[in-house]
Amino acid sequence: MRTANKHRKIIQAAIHVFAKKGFFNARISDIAKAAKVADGTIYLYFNNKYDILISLFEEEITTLIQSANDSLKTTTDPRKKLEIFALQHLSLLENQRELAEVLQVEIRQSNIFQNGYRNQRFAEYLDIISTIVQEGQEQGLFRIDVNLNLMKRIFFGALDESSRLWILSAEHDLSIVETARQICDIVLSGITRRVYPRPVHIVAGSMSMISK
Amino acid sequence: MRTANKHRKIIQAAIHVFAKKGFFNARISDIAKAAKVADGTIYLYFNNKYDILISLFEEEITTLIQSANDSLKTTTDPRKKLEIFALQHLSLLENQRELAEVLQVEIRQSNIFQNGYRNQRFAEYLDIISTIVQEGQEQGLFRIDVNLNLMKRIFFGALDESSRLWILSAEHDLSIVETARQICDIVLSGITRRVYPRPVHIVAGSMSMISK
Amino acid sequence: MRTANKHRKIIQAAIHVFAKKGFFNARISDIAKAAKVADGTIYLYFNNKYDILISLFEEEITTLIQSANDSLKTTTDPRKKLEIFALQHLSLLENQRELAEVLQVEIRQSNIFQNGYRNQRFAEYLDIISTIVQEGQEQGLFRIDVNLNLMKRIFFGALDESSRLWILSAEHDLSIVETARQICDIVLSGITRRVYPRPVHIVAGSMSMISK
Amino acid sequence: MRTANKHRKIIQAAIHVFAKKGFFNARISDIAKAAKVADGTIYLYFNNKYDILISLFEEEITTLIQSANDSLKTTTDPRKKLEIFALQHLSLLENQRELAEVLQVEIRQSNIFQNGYRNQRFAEYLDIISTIVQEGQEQGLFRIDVNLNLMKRIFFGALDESSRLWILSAEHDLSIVETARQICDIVLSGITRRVYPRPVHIVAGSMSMISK
DNA sequence: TATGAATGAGCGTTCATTCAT
DNA sequence: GATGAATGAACGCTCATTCAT
Repeated sequence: MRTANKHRKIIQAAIHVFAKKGFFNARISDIAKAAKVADGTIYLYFNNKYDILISLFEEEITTLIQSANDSLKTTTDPRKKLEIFALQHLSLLENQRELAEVLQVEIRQSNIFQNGYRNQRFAEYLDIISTIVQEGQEQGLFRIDVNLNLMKRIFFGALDESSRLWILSAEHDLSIVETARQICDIVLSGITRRVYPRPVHIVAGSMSMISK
Repeated sequence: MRTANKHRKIIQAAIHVFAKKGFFNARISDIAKAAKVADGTIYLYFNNKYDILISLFEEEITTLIQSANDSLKTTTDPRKKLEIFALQHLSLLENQRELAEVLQVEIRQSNIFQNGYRNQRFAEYLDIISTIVQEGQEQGLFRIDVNLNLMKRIFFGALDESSRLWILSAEHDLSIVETARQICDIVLSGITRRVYPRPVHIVAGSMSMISK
Repeated sequence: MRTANKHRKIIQAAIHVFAKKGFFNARISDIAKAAKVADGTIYLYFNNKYDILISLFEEEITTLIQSANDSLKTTTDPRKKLEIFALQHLSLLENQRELAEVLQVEIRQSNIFQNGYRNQRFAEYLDIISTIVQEGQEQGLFRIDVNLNLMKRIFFGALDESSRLWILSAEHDLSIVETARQICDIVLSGITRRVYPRPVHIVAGSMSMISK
Repeated sequence: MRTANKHRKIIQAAIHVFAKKGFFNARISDIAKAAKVADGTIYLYFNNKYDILISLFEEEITTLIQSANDSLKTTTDPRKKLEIFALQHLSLLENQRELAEVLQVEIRQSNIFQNGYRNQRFAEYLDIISTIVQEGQEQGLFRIDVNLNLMKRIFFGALDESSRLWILSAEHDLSIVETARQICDIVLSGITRRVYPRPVHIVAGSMSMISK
């Protein structure tokens, strides 16, 4: 058929152009040229420029959600799951760098919200984290005094901001795997130095600073 | 004096307008109107629209850095310092909501980097975190197997993403203070449930929050 | 046959669409959809959009001319003929409302002339009027001091502008028949040759025939 | 002042361009160039292209109404008034040819109505005619069995269509004055109240149609 | 300094027309 | 012949920036 995967080609081109120039600086003709398509053709597949951004987001994040859910089936250990999730999230930086940049920077601009678009898919993505944490709580592995909504933000924020570091650094002193590992390590066990090596029986100390 | 006032008025107006419409959707005339100044007057104080954004960022973040450094002088405890930093950062949401939105969303767009601007001030702001963590390490309070560059990103990312949650939520189930406390708690001690209660003689008070 | 049918279908669709949206606001795809034909198919029967308008006009006005000429054969009285012509012209409003609108509004735009099209058929249509008037003059019924070219315009203009009234009015206080009658009444009274000089001294009374 | 009469200049330029190319074929840049103004300047004075057309119409027709009302004050004879009106209307062809063309062709396209614009000013202009006729009726000069709404259309239609003849003809066998005179002659003869019944022996048959 | 009218480059979008199937 | 996906020139409109006052 003629249509082939024009829709896909345009999305891919848009990822490329948005990553390079940003949504507002990107011109439709840039995307058209990158997709090897006429300007007008884009409007056969999308309503307007903004619709490209939304569609791009919806489709890619849906893929990520699916992919994450698949990977998470390989284990029942919530701690392991968090690591898998972190690793997959950061791996996007290596495998689909431009998509990672677009998702991180463009999609989460206020503009995407300002235009009345409710970011349902992104919420679903974040909920993968809270679901894992909840499982950990139910299995008695995680503290239950942590707000789940906050927790997913903390974990995702750590991943996201670390991505930014990775993107901005020309050479990376930490690999994706090591970055994921450290993030999980910290979130799971914190950065406070234990006085005694953690035994089977954990004994922590000096929480004074976080109490009033 | 007149000059300084007008410069300030324009920055304030820009914060208001950028927060409401976003940088790209904001018009110079919007800012001029909000600043009660003629369009042309803006160009007596700024080179171009983009320069307003940069100046806004430079000045506001400088204030934040100064303010943070001042507050941090009140203690030498790195754990306390992290808490102070977190609290100040999140407090922006209540005290200068629009500035918080602009800094979070607009400033960190890739565009600001794409245009060749090196975000030195933001790096300084993040370095406050790593400096604190380093102090903690030197004092033997924090683990030393944590990459400082990564650590500052993790902490900032957690704060930043939590801010987003706060901004997007109409009603807040967690206060600024409680949010800051939980973030610090997690980063400092992790979310893993301890098998045995931590030694009471260390910090009794803090246990209430993490035990059942 | 198939061909002729499709040509006709497209013309009919064009009448419908042009009447509704106007020539310039009408899209080829609108016409194609109304004709239940593919966009490209239209170009098998017409050279371009403008050609549809011209063809539409040529064909419809030819039909009108033919139809008028047929009807006019039923009498030799020029006064009766004018009445027949007027009635047929206005009847279009009831029988083919959309065609009437297109002919009135679109066809007579200057654009149709600006594009170099010489409106021969329309001239023929108008000439039916002048021919009738000429006959009336030759039969000694009509004044001969009236310019024929002007006369046909006056009569047609009266009909045409009355059509506009009829089209714009939601409810019609005058029927088609009554409208035609009044127009003919006025124009005929105006051009009818008087046997006797008109009375210089106006005296009221004896208006039985023209008053209610 | 800087603004000067830019509004006026643009209207004048629009009259020129619309007359030459038609509304739809006219480009904003054409008008801007003709007005010796930048494209964007037009949007300081008008909301959009269509608004230029409407404004043009409103202003010009208002002037015509004013001008007509002024001229009509010079006499109380309704017959004379009709002549004055006709003469002024047709004189536009000589004095402001392009305006005449625009008013005739562009303004009265259905599009101007289709867009929800109610042509109040044009109605006022037409009402000048019906007011005159009504005066004639009240003075016993004109027949009273003529629908006023129809009458104004007949008279205006005759003028309007005659204008078209005049515009289309390269050389004019009838002057403006003579055209106005003949139109008035015919219409006046048609609507003038007769003192004596018309001679029956001339054309009895024709009366059936105009008498009850 | 301050103004705000004027500028004009730039771009999103439309749609008549083409042409491979 | 018929289709309708694809094309790309064209244009209305915006808005950052300038500059005469």
